[in-house]
Amino acid sequence: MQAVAAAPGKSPPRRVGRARLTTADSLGRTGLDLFIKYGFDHVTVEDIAEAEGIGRRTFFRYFSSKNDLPWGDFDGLLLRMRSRLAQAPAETPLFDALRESVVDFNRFPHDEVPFLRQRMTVLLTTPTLVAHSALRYQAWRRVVAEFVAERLGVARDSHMAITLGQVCLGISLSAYEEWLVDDSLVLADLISGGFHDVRAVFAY
Amino acid sequence: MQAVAAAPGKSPPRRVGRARLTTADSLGRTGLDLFIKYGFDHVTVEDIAEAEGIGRRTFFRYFSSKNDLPWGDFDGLLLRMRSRLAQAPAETPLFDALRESVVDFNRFPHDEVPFLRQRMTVLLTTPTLVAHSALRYQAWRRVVAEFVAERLGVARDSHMAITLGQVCLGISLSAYEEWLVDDSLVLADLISGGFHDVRAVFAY
DNA sequence: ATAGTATTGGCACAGAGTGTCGATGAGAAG
DNA sequence: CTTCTCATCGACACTCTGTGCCAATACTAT
Repeated sequence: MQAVAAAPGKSPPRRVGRARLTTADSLGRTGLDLFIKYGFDHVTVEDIAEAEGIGRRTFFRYFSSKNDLPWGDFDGLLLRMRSRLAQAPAETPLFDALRESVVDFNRFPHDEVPFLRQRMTVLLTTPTLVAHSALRYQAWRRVVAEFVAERLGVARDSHMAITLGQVCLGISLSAYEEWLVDDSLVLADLISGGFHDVRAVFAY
Repeated sequence: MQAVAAAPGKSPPRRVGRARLTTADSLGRTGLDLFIKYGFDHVTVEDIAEAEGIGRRTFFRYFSSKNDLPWGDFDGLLLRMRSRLAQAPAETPLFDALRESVVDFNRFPHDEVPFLRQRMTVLLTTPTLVAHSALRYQAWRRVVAEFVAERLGVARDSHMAITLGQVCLGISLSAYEEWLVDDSLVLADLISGGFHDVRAVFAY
């Protein structure tokens, strides 16, 4: 199901105990395929477990809920975003630092784009997942807010920091929404354009 | 449980058939009280139904889900927002039209503020409801996007319209977040301040 | 082989949400 | 007053998610 060797730096293969039957990655792809094929609401956890050859109970040891499956390794995404923000030179204005970080965060290798498209289609068009994703977005916004807070020398829960976290997320989501309906658009351009659109309206 | 007479313009009292045992309004307050008292997750639908003196099955005829209860009459809120936007003079710049509309939308009579605070506390601090509310926010953003689209003469699903809907929502939510943690702050000031904060960063 | 250990999966349970259908009760018609 | 009509109610059974518990399994080290 997945021939990829364990990436270096990951947890080393267990030394003792029964070997795992699968991986979160493999299970995630199996589930996502089923969601795309039959629709999220028409696939039960039992269906996914059966397709992967594991028990229903075991499914919940890889993903804490059915809703969590499509996001995959979200903690990795958060690290990715943090690293993009950290790369911004201190002399770059905050607007540009945020814009460039968000744009870079959403750059993916060409061969991963079709998969990203599938994943985001499921995430943004399934009501259950639109709702659940709000919890994930909270964590992403916090990363942005912490960066803003540090840059401006204010508290990480200050109004300014929280607000800019919200705004960056909003710009990202609207870009994705647009991107999903038009194959020919480039995600990075849409995000950058969103930042400039907001500037155009807010600084009339 | 509620001595308020049916508001004019509402559906007239049924002419035939068995009379209703309660109203969505009364049931909503009963549920919200329980949520505040014991926490959303510790209250079952059966608890609410029993407190209201109805059957569990009947609860779902008043609210399509437990998650829907705390929002109450959301369609009314959407109408309220639409009307605020419609009041904006055509010559007002878009930034000010949005800012003033969002601010006005969130003005409430003094005596309703404590109740609003309770409601928003439950909605914004309960993970299940944070997630579910994303579905309600979609509709609110659409109202803003339609206004923007009309103002700018672009499609209602254009990138600009969608983005500004997202940004207005983000500013509102961050204002609420701030408002809930500090009793002394004024919601309207926080929202207006949020608009100006974004402007300050985006138009450096 | 045996001991130790991590993973697995079966079972039972709580709770949300839904379809079905008979019971209820209030106004309307006679 | 009696009967009819019909919206509302609630009981029952069912699916599905998510969780606690615990014994079976399978791998490594000694």
